[in-house]
Amino acid sequence: MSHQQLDYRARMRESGFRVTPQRQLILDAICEGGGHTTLPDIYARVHAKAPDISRATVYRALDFFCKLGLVVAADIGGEHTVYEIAGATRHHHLACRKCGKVEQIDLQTMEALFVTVEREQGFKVDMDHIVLLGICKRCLAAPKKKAAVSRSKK
Amino acid sequence: MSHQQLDYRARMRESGFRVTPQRQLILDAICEGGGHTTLPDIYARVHAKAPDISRATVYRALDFFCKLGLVVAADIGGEHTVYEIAGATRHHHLACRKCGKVEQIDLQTMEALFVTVEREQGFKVDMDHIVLLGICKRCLAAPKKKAAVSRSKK
DNA sequence: CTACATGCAAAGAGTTTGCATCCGC
DNA sequence: GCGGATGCAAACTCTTTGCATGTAG
Repeated sequence: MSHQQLDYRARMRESGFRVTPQRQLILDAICEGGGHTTLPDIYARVHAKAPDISRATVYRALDFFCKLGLVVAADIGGEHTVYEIAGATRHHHLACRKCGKVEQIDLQTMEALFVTVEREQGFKVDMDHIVLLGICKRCLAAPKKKAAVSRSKK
Repeated sequence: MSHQQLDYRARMRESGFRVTPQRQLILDAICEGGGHTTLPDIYARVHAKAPDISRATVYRALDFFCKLGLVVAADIGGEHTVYEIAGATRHHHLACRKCGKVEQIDLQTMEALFVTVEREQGFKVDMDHIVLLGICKRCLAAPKKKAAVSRSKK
């Protein structure tokens, strides 16, 4: 992981851009997020360590990382876009509506779907991140009927 | 289709709410959208016919229809939430990144995936609308390299 | 006639941008 | 020292809300 950090730094500099403490913190925050970090999340984490960092910087850094390909953004159809470190690309998530836990889908399972779709409909699916919402094993077992993560307003 | 309209009217009134010309127009606009209508889209359509309708009314009507279950909203992870008439629920889309065309995925194909995921990981997927992005048959065949529907800002 | 709906405008929330200053390299 | 990066605040966009008025039932 640490040598990857160096790789990032190199990549930024090679492209003629700079490695700043803010960018490092933001990158760290994404790492710590563990796979599905939203902007408010990142900002909170970063702001805790460096209160002077502005939201604008976070937005700009995120945009920057995405353009460089260090980070991938996925709008999974929820509240916010989620960001995560690239390199682990092409993996898909299962997010539990109740407990919010995120797990990965077996890659082969998804790829099989893509292949089927391409074979049957000639459509080439091109998504690195898909998030399927549902109920995880544990919550299915649990009898509790907590409403939890509904996205309704009122 | 026309008797369905009557059904909608009945359903609204039964619930103690009113059938207004605005709501009818908005519902029509969603129908015309043919499966994946966004708010700006709906507003434009409605506004063309009745310039006095405000965005607030569209938002409120959409919310109202969703609560009544007449319309389903799906945030497919794009620019806007898409709305469509309920009843055709549980179907999934393939949206082409190039031409923007939307087609449906064979339902069985998706259901098969859900079953697999549940069997292998104990996770029960619970999504009525999934949109997979990629390149459609026609665009794959076409040699043109139009950038098209990219969501990049600058 | 009453209560729900609507329009307008103001308020919010989230994101982007202009500009002077700062600081990697 | 130069040019990219940052912070701040203002600007923008999208969505929600308060209130007086309109209207379906």
